Amino acid sequence: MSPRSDRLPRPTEAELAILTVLWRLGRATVREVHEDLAGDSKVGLTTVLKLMQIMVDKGLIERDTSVRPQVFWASQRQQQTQKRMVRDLLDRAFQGSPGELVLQALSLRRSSPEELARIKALLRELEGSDS
Amino acid sequence: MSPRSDRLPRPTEAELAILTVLWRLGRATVREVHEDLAGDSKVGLTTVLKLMQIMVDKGLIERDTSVRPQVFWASQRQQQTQKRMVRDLLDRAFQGSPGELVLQALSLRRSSPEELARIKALLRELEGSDS
DNA sequence: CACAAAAGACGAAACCCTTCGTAAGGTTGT
DNA sequence: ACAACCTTACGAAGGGTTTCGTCTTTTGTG
Repeated sequence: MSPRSDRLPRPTEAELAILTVLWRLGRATVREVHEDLAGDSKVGLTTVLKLMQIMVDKGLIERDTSVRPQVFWASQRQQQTQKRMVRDLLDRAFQGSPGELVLQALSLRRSSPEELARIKALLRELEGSDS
Repeated sequence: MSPRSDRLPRPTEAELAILTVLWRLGRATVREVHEDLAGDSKVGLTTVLKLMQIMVDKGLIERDTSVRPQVFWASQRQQQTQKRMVRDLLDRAFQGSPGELVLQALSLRRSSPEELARIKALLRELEGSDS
């Protein structure tokens, strides 16, 4: 019965857009996802539905078919999916060494002071645990 | 004649593998790229050639057809392409805020002390220039 | 209950990526 | 010059993603 959170596939671009909406809304119907998405794109309602049906098959999202309209939600937390995508990028484009990626990310856009503080804390932790 | 660094498309997975070889070798023939790639994959020589022909069309690489065999090289530096890919991931999966991406990357794999030092230096710079 | 409106399932088209087979063109050694 | 080999171009198959139209099922209302 458990939808097997083994190894979910990496979401495609359109799938990621839907997941982002679901992470924000928590639980939502197809119509709600479509309306939330409508600002950015002009995809039809049945397109979103079809995508979400595929995503259910892939295990990316889950749904409750006992209510109508059906309610969907992401099967993994945003952080989990983000971690997976960072790892993929790391392996494919940075040969596994995170340093350059971090530098690119930091210099690309301004981080909030809170984020900078968290990063510094993590750096201290990484150095402290070293050897 | 102008080098036209306009807006190169994001390289696909197979294309990125070829680019990685070219960044390491500098200039290379199809055969050299194929042999360098052979350790990882078992794609045929003509497959690599076809990919590289497509990449020339897309502007990802360039070639000198006056020599035989033809010589290819990447049209952008690795750092440029990496920056583009980080920005794409940032926009698509992190809603543009780099903090979480940095945290994920740092905690995913151990960075070398040199990299950590560079990151800390950049952090100090970012904080210093703040307001 | 009957009918209209909403929701859902599904097939198929259009597009891109990756792969390779095949054929044409070029080079080299004898 | 000729044969054998290397290089290059190209078409097309196979697979995945995204899109939508259409048909069926369910729900709500007089």
